[in-house]
Amino acid sequence: MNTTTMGKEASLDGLEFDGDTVLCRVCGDKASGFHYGVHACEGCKGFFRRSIQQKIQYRPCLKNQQCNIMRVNRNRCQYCRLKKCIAVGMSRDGT
Amino acid sequence: MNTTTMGKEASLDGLEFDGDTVLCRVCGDKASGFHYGVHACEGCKGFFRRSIQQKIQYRPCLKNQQCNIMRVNRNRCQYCRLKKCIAVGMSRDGT
DNA sequence: GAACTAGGTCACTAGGTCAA
DNA sequence: TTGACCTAGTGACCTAGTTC
Repeated sequence: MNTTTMGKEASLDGLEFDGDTVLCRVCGDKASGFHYGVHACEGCKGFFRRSIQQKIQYRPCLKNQQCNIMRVNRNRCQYCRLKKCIAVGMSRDGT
Repeated sequence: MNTTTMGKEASLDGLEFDGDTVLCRVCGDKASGFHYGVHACEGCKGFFRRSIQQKIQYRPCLKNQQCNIMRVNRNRCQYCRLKKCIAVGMSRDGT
């Protein structure tokens, strides 16, 4: 998963700290805690919960299914957001 | 099923040891001791204690009341968890 | 004294709520 | 549909009491 995310300022993928704030592994927003197995923000927590509760099937990504999920655009593509949630390890059993 | 636990690691039902660790008879997690009459983990111990203290009536299982209780999903169905606690022999006076 | 467990504590999170 | 906020339930840890 978190393959060296090229320089940047530390990429959300590999990092979970920004100073002393824990960041959401999905979108990089401030994490509100450890949810479903990963540090996540309220938004991604709720999004993932809804996704598994209702077994939602999101409309496929219109681009290349590789949308870069960030706080500001996380609601742009549900398909890729859920994909990212799973990729970073979110699961019902908080594995 | 019972009987020969065929290879596997020996079904939680009949076994209490996994190597040299005693396992919780309810969920298979690591037991923290002998509680209410059976080897149980801190989680199931606390769950059972609360259940008998407050005489809680859990909402009936939405499935077939035969949920397979395991460490990762033990919080999924309280009804079946308590059922399992009783089934394996937990009781207030640690009979 | 050591070894043990019933019951208490409380930081933490899953899931619910509902205004936006 | 989202996500900030809320609450009830969970479980790791602690303490008091019991037994050897």
